[in-house]
Amino acid sequence: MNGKNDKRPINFIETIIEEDRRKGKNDGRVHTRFPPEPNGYLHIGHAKSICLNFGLAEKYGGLCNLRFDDTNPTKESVEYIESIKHDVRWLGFDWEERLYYASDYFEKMVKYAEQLIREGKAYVDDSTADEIREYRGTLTQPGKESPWRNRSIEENLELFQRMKSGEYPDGSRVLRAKIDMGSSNLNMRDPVMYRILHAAHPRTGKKWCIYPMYDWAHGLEDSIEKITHSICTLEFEDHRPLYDWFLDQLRVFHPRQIEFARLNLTYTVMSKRKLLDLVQSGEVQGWDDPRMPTLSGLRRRGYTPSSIRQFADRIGVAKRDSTVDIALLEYCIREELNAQARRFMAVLRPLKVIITNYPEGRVEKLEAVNNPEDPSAGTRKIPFSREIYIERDDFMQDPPKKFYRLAPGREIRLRYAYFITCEKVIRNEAGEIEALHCTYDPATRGGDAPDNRRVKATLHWVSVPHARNAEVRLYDRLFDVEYPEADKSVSFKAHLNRHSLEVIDQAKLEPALFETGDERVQFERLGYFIRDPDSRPNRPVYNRIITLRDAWARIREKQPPPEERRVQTAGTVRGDSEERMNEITIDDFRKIDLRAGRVVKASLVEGADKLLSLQVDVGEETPRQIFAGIRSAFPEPEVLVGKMVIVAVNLAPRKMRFGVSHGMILAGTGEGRLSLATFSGDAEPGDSVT
RNA sequence: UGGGGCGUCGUCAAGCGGUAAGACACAGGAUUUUGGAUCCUGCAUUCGGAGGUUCGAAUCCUCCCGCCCCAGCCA
Repeated sequence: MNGKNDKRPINFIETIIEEDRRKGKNDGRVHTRFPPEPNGYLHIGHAKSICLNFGLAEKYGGLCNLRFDDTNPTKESVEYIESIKHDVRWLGFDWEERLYYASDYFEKMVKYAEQLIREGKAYVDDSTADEIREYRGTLTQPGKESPWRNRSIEENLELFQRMKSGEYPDGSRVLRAKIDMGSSNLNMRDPVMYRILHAAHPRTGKKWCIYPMYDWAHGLEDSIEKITHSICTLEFEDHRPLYDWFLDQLRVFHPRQIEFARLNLTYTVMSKRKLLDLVQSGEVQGWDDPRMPTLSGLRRRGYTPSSIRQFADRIGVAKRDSTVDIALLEYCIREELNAQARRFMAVLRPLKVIITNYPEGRVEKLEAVNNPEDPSAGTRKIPFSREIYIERDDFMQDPPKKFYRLAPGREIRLRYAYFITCEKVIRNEAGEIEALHCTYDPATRGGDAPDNRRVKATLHWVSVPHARNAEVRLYDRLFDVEYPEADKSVSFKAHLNRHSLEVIDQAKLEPALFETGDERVQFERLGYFIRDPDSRPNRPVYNRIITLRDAWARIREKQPPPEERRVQTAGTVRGDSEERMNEITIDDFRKIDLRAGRVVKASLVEGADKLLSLQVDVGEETPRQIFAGIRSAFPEPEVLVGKMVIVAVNLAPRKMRFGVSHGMILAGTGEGRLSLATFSGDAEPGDSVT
């Protein structure tokens, strides 16, 4: 796609292709295909395959077909066919006139099957599915030959003919290849070629009642299309001997199957089954929910095709199982949007600021740069007035050391406008901050101080009378652990990030946003956003594609402000600095809310030698997820299930590599061993412990 | 205890007998009217482990260990 990949080190598939070409195989021709089964929506894992197949064809001056592997009518539909075509096209690939369907070859496949029967290499088996399974043997024991294996060629031909013409019910007979029931490769133990399925096919309707199995069909499809390199995922490696066997027996054009590792991404799941589960259980709002790793989801989220291609290019292709850090995907879209997206100002959680020395009724139009990365994007005018909104997060009454935004008495810059100083905090009866009274320095118009004095922060803002309301949907990662599927004893859904969507319904936008045709924009200091199709003329809806990198957020996490300061207890995972430990006062300690909790689930955390993952019932709706560094004391965590423990419940949730820990278990060390603080008696989960 | 595949930085990933690329992440600094961007700097004396061959091994050999896949009339 981006033609620059010929300089970079090549992957093992390109090595194979180049070797084949050197030897003059297929006259140097390269012809690949992307062969989806139309039984679901495409996701970013498919994008890897699409980019690989189409990319290889392009790199070597070859072709890539789009072929639907529609051999199982019970699971497939035209809806999926259409969505897949749309997604491939959207990704930026063109199959030209080469759109094929396995079902187009059904007639030919039957002819080939009859050829095998005539050569004594296939037979009709009357066994039931259960019998076939039984006779197949196990991983360690060879299979047994079916009693129907040695029928005459004539009888097989006759029976197959009748299977095809619909004389038999579903499941009553199959056509099998006669290979080797003793093979150590299960796929070679007389694999099924055809099964009877009286089902209407999305394309061939009721024409057929027998349908070919993958192993039988796929190689033929590739062969018929004269595919040179048939690229698939690792789990088909075991099938390659069978792929080769069929094509060898038939003496037809023989493509080369090459397997690569499928894509896994942190903080998400990729299997069709699990994605379907999320959709059907209503955890997300559909296949195109912006949190889904589906291409339709990523599209709605605001990812560009080129950013996904860029991602596919960067992750590489190899044979080892791997899970790519989703931060790389995020990096790819930021990189592109940083260069291209125009900047605008929007305030998500407005806090009103009244500039007391600014004349009432006056409005100025201040000039703003549209994209500092791209001078050709030009400038625009932004209205400024006596009352403006700033972000609530940009003000703190009692700021911690590293917070250098607005605070009482402090001066900051309003981007492209003026320096203002906070003079007074206005609170309502409930004591909540309602507005800020500030004064501005007229000499700083545009944002530069003539005396060169400096401010530490520049804030974005929107003029109150000019602000336009909008709905903004803040999306975040779908799961709050890197590997939602790691712990097989817990449903992956237990790790859903409950904050993956936050809807802001009264965000304040600068008016220029209504004049731009740009789909994707940057809201300064917040992130990149895209207009959602749910938008109505007076009610725009924006989706957050991705936040900007946020250095402050990282500082804040490491050094929580005083009011949120957490207390450390035994059982901490890594323990924070001594400095912090020493900061705890008796008052701090009193603030810890200790509750009785019952362990309902306990398991090891893969990849951590000290941690246990616990689900603890503390009397709330759902048990809490708590990670505790007590594995050394409980190498078999199951023994903890049912035990009562003491939990600090009002600690700020702590993000850890494996997930978020909502609380801490009291434990102690002594004599070199660690033990849990527990108790007997009749406390119920949730009871206070003193 | 059958067969197939894979083990190189936190995560991807080059490397194919001549002495460990790159990217993301992370950390530090410069710069900055986005705590953004940009720019520097750092980040595997070591390639799952142990032996062996060799002047020389991540690369070759042997043994061991770990992970993934396979017992659909799914793909």
